[in-house]
Amino acid sequence: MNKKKASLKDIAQKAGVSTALVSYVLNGKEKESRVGEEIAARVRQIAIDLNYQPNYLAKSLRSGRTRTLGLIIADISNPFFANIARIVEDEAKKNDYTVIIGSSDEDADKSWDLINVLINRQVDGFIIVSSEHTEEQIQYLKNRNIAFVLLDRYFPDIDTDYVALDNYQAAYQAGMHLVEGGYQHVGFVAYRSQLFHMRERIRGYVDALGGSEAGYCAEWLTEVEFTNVDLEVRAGIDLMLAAEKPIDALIFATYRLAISGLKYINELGLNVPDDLAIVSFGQAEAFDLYYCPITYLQQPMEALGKTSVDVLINKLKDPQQERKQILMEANLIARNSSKIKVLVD
Amino acid sequence: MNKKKASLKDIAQKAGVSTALVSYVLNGKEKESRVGEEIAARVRQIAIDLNYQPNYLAKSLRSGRTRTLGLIIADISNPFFANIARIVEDEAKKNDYTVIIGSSDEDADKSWDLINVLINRQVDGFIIVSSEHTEEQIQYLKNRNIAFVLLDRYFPDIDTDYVALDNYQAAYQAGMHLVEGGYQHVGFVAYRSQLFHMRERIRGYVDALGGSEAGYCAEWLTEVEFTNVDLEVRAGIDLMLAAEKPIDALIFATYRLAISGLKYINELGLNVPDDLAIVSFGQAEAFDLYYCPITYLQQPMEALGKTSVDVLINKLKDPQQERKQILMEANLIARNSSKIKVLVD
DNA sequence: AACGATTGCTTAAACGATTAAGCAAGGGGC
DNA sequence: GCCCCTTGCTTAATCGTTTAAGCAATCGTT
Repeated sequence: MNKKKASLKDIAQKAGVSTALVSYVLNGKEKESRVGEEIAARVRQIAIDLNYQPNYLAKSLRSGRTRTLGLIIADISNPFFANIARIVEDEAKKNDYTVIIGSSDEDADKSWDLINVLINRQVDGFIIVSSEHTEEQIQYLKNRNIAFVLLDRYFPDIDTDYVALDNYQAAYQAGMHLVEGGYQHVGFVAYRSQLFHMRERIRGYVDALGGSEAGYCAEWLTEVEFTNVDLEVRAGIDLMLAAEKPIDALIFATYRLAISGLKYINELGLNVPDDLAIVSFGQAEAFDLYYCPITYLQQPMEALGKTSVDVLINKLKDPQQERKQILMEANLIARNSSKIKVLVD
Repeated sequence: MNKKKASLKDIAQKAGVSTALVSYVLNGKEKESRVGEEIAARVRQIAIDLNYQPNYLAKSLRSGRTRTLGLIIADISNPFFANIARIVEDEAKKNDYTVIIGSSDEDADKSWDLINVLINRQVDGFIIVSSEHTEEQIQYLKNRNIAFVLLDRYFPDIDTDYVALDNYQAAYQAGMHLVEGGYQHVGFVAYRSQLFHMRERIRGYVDALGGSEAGYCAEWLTEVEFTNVDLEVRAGIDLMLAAEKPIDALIFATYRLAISGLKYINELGLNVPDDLAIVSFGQAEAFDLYYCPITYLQQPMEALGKTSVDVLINKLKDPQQERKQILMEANLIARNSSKIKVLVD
């Protein structure tokens, strides 16, 4: 009981050979290194007997590679990120990589901390869901030649690998779906953020309404702070309902916003979709459970997660890889919350 | 651009001293090691200039400690575990530890794999939410003298540290709440599992109904497989509704079961709580959003997560620590889904 | 003036692996 | 019999740190 871990040295001693030979055998380099068959067999057996497990620290120190990836997300307790994390974990494991996850809380400082901690832990590369104002960090990684791929969000002005959603088309699709369903006054709740994916969602929504000249009205757009979601969502919904042309439909730009908004809509006693139709980005059990199932933009989570890992690992294998900039399409799942409007004449 | 990382050696060379001295200075051991003030200042400045970041691999290899904890949970994409993971991550970071999370899918083999991978990665200790049939793994960790603490679930027959819920009292409380609310035929949906926490929940429920002699009826208990939740939950609910004494209230033993069950209850067109009152373990946004807010047993997530980290870290500091076996109480949050039954005479 | 104590630094081993280079013995060809 | 090639192994450096031990030089005491 309580045996210390066996090292190469222990095996070497027991077999009466050098550690080098043991290393060759256990790494399957017996052929190249001309190790005798008998001694190789003996070494292998002793390794099994001693339950030898290589020390990754030593391996990594020597090789300069840890087979570890850093995954930086906003918050692991958010279902969207938790799902992504799970997919990334699984895909990484398939390739013999381990993942270390860090939550940035959409905070640039925390994100810096995480990046530094993970660099010190010698991760081989990063998968990053960028927060606002982290352009500098991305540039730093580029300059230091550290491998990374941006996931779900990217900066159009910085040339990087990324795997993300085509947010413009997704939002456009959501808007058109409501417009075609007969809704005239479609609101949109977004985060107040300069992040490109958020701007794209807003742009897609505005374009779907035909722009300012046609159907879009500035009062219908609410932008809320990350740090004060519940209160600002309430205020925004109040405003949009009290607008000159009150909204009859509402799109939420993220899952969190939708949860917050739907709670308030329940409180107000509004009926979905008769009083207010709803479409949301993201998917979640909560949407299925709602009395009126929520129409949502299904994101290709599996593909996003897997692809980001694959892109990163390929880059680690061959740093000269050409840039991979991948956009995926969201899939609108239409349900009762946005059913075709019955016109009351 | 693309500077290689600076090592102690680089600093030493630039300062014209030995690496040992640099190490002393940067670790604040100048006093004990009698390093001159001037040279210390110079070394520190050079470290800053070169943006020196210590290599954790080397540190860890030398010290035998990685300041990394392994967290094994069933599934990071399950909100309960995602929440726990976030709390553990934060508490670990406060203590300068990094966490590596692994999902076992309630599968003993995957759990073994994770434990081995993490041991090879030299984690200092484990926080484990045990799956069924993993007693052997726990015993293995004990025998190898590897630090760990069980979280949320534990084995009464194995003497270990643990931090968990008092599941008996929680389930008893849920049962009594419904009984006192006038519900006579209370059903219970649990996992078919020998895991102690699940048996305790069932025991608490049965006792609340007064046991078999009094109010409890065996037809009201449904146990479903981890691997086939949706189908078996449906079948179970069908049976409980078709029983000789059909249920008028239902307790779900976990969040996942509740989500699955509520979907079906919606499909059946049953009204909560008039046709069927509901109480569930766990908390989730979905419960708030339901047309009739769901009564739930609020688990002290924050305390569970933090305490488990603290117990583990204390054990790492002083392996002779006495056993910590901590049970916490759940808090029943009563809402409309279990409101006092209006008797129809 | 001689001795021990203190100060300020260096040397070198160690953690556990990988791997280029080297060495000795045996075999084959001429 | 000599040379070279192959076979089968070892030696030793290396990755970046920590830390016990050692070594000069200076200081204070008597």
